[in-house]
Amino acid sequence: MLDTQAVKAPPSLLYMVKQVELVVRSKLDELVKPSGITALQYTALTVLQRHDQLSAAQLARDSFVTAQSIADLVRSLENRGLVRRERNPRNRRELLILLSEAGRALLAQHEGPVRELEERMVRELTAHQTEQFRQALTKAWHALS
Amino acid sequence: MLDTQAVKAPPSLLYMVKQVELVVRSKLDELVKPSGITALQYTALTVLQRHDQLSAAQLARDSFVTAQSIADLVRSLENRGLVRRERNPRNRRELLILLSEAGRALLAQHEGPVRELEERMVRELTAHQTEQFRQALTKAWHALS
DNA sequence: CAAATTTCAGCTTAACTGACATCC
DNA sequence: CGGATGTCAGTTTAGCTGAAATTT
Repeated sequence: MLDTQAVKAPPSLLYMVKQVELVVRSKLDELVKPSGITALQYTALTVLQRHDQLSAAQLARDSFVTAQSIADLVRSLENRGLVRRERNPRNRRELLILLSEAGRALLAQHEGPVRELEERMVRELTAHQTEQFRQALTKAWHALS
Repeated sequence: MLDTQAVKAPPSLLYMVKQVELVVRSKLDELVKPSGITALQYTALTVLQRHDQLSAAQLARDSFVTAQSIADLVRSLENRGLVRRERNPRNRRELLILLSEAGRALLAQHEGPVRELEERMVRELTAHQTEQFRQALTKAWHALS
């Protein structure tokens, strides 16, 4: 029994990641709620902003959920007119998801506040430390994927 | 229109945090599934390991969920014999949650594999970078809470 | 035929809101 | 009495599995 009177261990990195994600999602939910969407739906829109013309199956893999689960989310976005879907001319079974004008407008509307949230998150970090933080997150993601 | 032909923006830090948390939870779920618990329940146990004698209300605030939600989780842990609850002698309305021997055993059983998962997450980082990563996460959490 | 994508149907579970009793 | 805490009841929603149709 080496650690009978050990000092309390610090929270694990795994736990810290979870805690940061929890508070981020909570703040993001508050931000986008007035637009009638959830943080989850908003995040899906930002993914489409970076990678347009994704299929639902690709989006599902990116989000660690099943294709059936993502289908509900996409249908909801489609019903709100934020995305539309088109057959991939090169592969008729695939439905590509595209941002609509309304979807782009919604993203533009939240761009400022979301950037402010991110700036708030790193306000105690220098520019260099923020860049190191980004790289650490990227490397962590790669190492586990 | 300054960015008519802008290069594709990198994923936001907010998004990176989410992605890392997603893959962490997925791997953690795999690890603890054989014990018949979820990553969520395991995480609650580790919180109790660091801060024993917490009330359900305190646990709920820590997890950004309502007291009603945490109650189900605690009851489930209690039914499995992983925690027990005792009246706070100094405050009869409070029920303190305590790890049982079975709960400690379960934590001990997963300690190694979970530490390996964490080491895998930071395997591309030096010890110094890992420490910086921890501090960045801590500061991010403080700045948003 | 095997694999990938989409969709339909039903289910489970994790969260929520609302209401209420108890206690400090 | 106001503010916490815990609990009961009911609801919603996000995710799942299973099965089928279509296409490559």
